[in-house]
Amino acid sequence: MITRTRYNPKDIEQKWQARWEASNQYHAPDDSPLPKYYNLMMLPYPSGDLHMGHWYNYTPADAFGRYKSMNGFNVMQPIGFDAFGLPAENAAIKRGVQAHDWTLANIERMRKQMKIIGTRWDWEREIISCLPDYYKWTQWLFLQFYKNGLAYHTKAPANWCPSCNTTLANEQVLADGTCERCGTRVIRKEIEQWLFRITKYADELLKFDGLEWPEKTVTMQRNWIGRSEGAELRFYVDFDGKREEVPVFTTRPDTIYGATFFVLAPEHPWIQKLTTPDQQAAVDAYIEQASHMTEIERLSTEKEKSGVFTGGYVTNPISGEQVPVWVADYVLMSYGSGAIMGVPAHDERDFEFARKFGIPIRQVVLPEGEEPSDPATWTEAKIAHGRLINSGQFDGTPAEDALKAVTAYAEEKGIGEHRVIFRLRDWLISRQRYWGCPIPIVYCPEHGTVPMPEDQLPVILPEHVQFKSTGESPLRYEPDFVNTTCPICGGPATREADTMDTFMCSSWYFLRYADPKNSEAAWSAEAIKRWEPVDQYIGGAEHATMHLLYARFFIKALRDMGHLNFSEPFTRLFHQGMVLGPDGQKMSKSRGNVEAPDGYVDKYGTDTVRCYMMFIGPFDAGGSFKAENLEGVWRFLNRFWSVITENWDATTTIEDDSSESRAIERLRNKTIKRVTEDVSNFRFNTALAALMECNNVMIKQQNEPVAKSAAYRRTLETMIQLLAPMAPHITEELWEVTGHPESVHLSTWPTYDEEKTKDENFTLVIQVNGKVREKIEVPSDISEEDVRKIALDNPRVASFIGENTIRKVVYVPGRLVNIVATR
RNA sequence: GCCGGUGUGGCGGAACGGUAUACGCGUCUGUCUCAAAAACAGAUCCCGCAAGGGUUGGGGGUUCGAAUCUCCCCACCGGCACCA
Repeated sequence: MITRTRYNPKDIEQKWQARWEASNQYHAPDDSPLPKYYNLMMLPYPSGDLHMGHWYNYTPADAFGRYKSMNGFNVMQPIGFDAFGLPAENAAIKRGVQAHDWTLANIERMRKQMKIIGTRWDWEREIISCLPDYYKWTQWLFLQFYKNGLAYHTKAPANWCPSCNTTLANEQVLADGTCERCGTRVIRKEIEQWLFRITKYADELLKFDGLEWPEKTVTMQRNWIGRSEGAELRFYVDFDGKREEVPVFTTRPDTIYGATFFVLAPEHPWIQKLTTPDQQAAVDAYIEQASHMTEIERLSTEKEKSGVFTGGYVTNPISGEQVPVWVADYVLMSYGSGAIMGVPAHDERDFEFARKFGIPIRQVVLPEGEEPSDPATWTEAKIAHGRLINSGQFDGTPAEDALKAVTAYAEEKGIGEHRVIFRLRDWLISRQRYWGCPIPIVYCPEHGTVPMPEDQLPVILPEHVQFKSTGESPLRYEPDFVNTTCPICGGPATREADTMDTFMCSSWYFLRYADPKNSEAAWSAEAIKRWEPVDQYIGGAEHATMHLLYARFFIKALRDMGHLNFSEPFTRLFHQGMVLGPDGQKMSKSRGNVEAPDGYVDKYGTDTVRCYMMFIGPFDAGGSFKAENLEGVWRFLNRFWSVITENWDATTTIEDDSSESRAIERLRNKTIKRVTEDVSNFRFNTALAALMECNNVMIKQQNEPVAKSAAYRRTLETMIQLLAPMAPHITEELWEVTGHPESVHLSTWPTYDEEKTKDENFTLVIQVNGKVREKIEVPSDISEEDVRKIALDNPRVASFIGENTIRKVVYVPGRLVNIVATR
């Protein structure tokens, strides 16, 4: 017997965390003979305090890593900090501290808080993206992209946040046209900037073969990439006998004869060429107005089409017809060619536009089973495909051939071709910010844009700068940084003062974890071969179209450059849900429903908070944080503690074959099965429920003779192991107390015997016409004849059958029998 | 508008097409206590004295049998949003 003690989480947790750290138990060695398992969670931004969301992400993810480790894997579970970014800069401006100091102090604080979670992180592999030994390689990667033509510098309209004073990637502008970070209205601004040619990989990024990713995320990425198949067709104008072409992209080349107008985006370079003198003023006014329009205003007038006639005409290359050219802001310069053919009969938007401006509508497609009708009577465009009419030589072409026929004709005549385009735009990585990774580029009056030689990396970001109250990047006013010499000629030159989007840092950090201390290279081939790709990635769904897309792009590009030999970074992906406040609303300071974990850890200990996080509900569903529900988990852990400490007796070895003993052994096997299946599928809530049930039975039996059996003792032991991933400290203590010299986390996950999970008896449910009428305990190996006999002989059952004739008897072995009886 | 997801007691949530409501919270009753808390024991979907009947957002279908499959509708959540 063990001397009875009370469960005291504080002492236990401190004790074990110290021991784990001292023994470096969670370092994943590079030379282990065990198969590797790379269990990754998204690295945090060092905001300064760990909140419930962090706990909700890390706790189940850690339980999974521990489970894998107990199953014989060399689990690598690293952590680090995504340490560049705007909040540090804002804090610097607001509080007069340096972003560098603020960030490192936050990391220090967070690291302490993170250790309290009791997570099996391999701190030896920690990376901090804002330190030169990391960002040196981010810069090196930039140079590789540059050398391979995947990074380019250009002046182009960009999303500009006037409050953050920086450009934003498309992915960082919200649907309502505001800045993702500060909510300010984003405007468009022409600016010199660096872009990454992610569009080159658009097609490959659409493939998700072999990935176990949430269907939702795959769909979101597919939609974001937005592949469209169609044709480019070139309309033309003859200027003084000289023919010039204006291409359009269309997914419906079959409707070419229905093009009754032509539209240019307000930024289209052809507008001035086509505008007639009498329309000049109107066109100028329209363009002026469109350029001042913010995204929000465009959206608010979403339903109402606007536009202006240029007075000019272009010729339809297939029908030879001249069509009027309009300018309208529903055509986007950034998609396709910035020009469209308007086919009002068969496109909703064109229909609306033609209706508003009195442009003729001509039907050229006849959907299956319809007769031609007067478009003036229509209330909407006919989108459906069909047989072509009013289409000259194409008349009568059936729906299935129409697209190909027109495209083939255009190709033959040299006036167009089949084409695939994407909604995905190139990734804008320039940020007009200070606290980011410097772009290793120098501008020389003599040699232009010059990449820094690799052996001169890193380009060091100054740690102390003078902040501007405007929020403007102080970096461009740092003479020591900006003024430099040209790597080619040694003459005076200017350094690029923009820094990189922080998504650059997080697009490759999971590679660095494999070889975090390498000072010769970003990684070694051996390290990559050993650890990559990531087996399991766990993090928020908000990164579906940003981080997760950029990282995939990085890996594919680096593969093609010869730096890697795999194509997908994350084999399995899981998105945890969101923890909400007690009111079911998103936690926010303004709502006043923010719950910090610290107080609860103080009161109940880490293990209770961990288990509670997993017990709230399905891991991908999230849920409300309700403090009163912690009580239940707390009681469970206390009962767990006492049932083991009060009943543990290592000397009990009675292998009796009583039915009670067999029942306990069955419970043990069943529980192993349930917990194993649940944990491996991230169903921690039901795994804990299974353990609670098992615990409840053990408590019920503790004063019975069976508590002296070996089966009972074994079950106590098994329970400790099964709970270990979720509650690593209490189980470690109990494992020690029950006489095991080695850490429970280094023990081998218990296995079960399928035979021993089977009940000796079961409750036979007898239904009459699908309704439950009787329940009888019967032996599991009962024959069907016996079941039928029992069922039909049962007086209650008989009374429900009454005068009716038995039509059918359905027997589901081990469960129920259903007697179908009608008149 | 388009795409995806969800809808089960007072609450969080369980249920290979087969006993709906496991596990936990809360509530009620009891034990202990001068008392309270904690702990422990029991009860707890609805109607009905009972027999019985009803119940998984609403309506239909498939099936011996549907929370589960299928169709339509409603509500909520997430994503995209004039992408030609």
